Amino acid sequence: MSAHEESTFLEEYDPTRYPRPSVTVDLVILTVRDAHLKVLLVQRKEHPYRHGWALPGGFVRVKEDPLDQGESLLDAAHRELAEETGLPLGAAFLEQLYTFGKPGRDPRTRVISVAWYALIQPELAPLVTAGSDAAHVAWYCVSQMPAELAFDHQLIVNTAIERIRGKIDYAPIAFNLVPETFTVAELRAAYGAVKGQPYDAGNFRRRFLRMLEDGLVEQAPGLRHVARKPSTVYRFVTPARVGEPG
Amino acid sequence: MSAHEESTFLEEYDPTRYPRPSVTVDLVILTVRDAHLKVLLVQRKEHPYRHGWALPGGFVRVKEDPLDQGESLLDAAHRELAEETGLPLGAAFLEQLYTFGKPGRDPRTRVISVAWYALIQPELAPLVTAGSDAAHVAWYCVSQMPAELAFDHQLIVNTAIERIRGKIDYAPIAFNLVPETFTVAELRAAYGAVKGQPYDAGNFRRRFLRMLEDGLVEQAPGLRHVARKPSTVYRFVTPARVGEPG
DNA sequence: TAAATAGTGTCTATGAGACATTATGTA
DNA sequence: TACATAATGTCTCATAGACACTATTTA
Repeated sequence: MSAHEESTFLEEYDPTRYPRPSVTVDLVILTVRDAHLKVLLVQRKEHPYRHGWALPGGFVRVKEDPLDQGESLLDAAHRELAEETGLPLGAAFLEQLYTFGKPGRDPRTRVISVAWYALIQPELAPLVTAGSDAAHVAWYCVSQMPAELAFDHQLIVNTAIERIRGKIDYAPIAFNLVPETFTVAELRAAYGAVKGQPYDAGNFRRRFLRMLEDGLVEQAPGLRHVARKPSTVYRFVTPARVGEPG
Repeated sequence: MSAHEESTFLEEYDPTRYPRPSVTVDLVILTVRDAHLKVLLVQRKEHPYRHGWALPGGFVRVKEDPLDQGESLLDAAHRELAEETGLPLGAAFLEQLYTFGKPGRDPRTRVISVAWYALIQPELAPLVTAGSDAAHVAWYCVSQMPAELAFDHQLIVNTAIERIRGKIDYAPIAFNLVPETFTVAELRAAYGAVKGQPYDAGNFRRRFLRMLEDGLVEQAPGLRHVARKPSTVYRFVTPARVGEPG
């Protein structure tokens, strides 16, 4: 049987007769506090990796009914995000990251995980723990995480950090890591937290002024009084993008 | 039952008791010929979308045995690539694109597709058809594809094109779209094919000289005699990267 | 020798990085 | 008034884009 005949052969058969993997969504939920990038971890209550720290996540809800095949991957990610954080649906920037499916990554059965990352505004971050009192959840500095995360979750976190570090320079994702209204210094701190090193104040302001000219941000009423001299506050104009290709 | 209790509840149960989706890999196999970006499509022989054009792909091979859970997603993509093109394993640049899982995208059952894109050197592209004589396969210009592709494959193709258009400016992926040794003009044509518009010859050469200085490319022996004046040929130094995060 | 492409050079605009300087409101 | 931070300005360097120009080999 040639290679091609074999692939055709597979298609002719009812796929339900072949073993299927479990599919989960795992979430790398990030925020910025005190100029540090933090990730939300949950402590597992069951084996495997009992008491170990892991990313929040869960199974994608699938149905056999051809007319209702269950929830989409994006819906599953949104649902898990709401369930694990207690935050309302759509409160965060959410984007698909990568799909991890190495055999053996879950010792129980074959599990393929569609990983997503979410960016949470620092105002909302403190509310997270309250929403899920039953389990241990905690914000960890990405540079001070537990030595070993469950499954391949350390790899997933690293992949997420790599992604946003690359993306922050050309996409307006940092606005999901500052309050609704923010100062230039606050936005600069968010950029620095993501990059892992501070930005020059002067150069960053120049870059910010271009955003102003481009209509990406606008001045907001009032002033922020944290330093000796109060600073202008701004807000993001374009709504946070949440979605999938197409 | 709170939202969080529910997600814990799910984890406590044997996941095999819940419906699982089928998982496939779909491939956007691209090459450049005559300064045009081409995608490999296969004509389906079975319903649904019988006789319709689709991306090559197939089911990920999963096993129940905890000690052998089947092939990885990357392996599945490599295997499908070899099966559908007849090319040897590892002959192409292969990278994960995005995972598509909208309910209803396959009318038969819930199918989640991990999409990959592959870049094939133009030397190898003509060999592809020969390897799979049983089915119709064809290279289509991405701007002249059949009006309707099967499933959501048009969306997948568009996502792939968008990805490489963005990536070609900062990652050395174009070397997978030219022959082993190439002229500056050939590389420029590959860039132009991906971008959908030609690059300025002078500016591109300057950019190319930086690649030379950086040691990314080196001169190769011989000359290419296609024009009146023969041109220097070069080759890529760093081997093509094929892999996954971690 | 003419044609066609290889290859070089120039001018300008833009943005990043490093760093100095001024301005301002509050303790 | 002193101080800390806001806000502005300056210099240099790297790169992109547009485009003019020269060089070389073969038909």
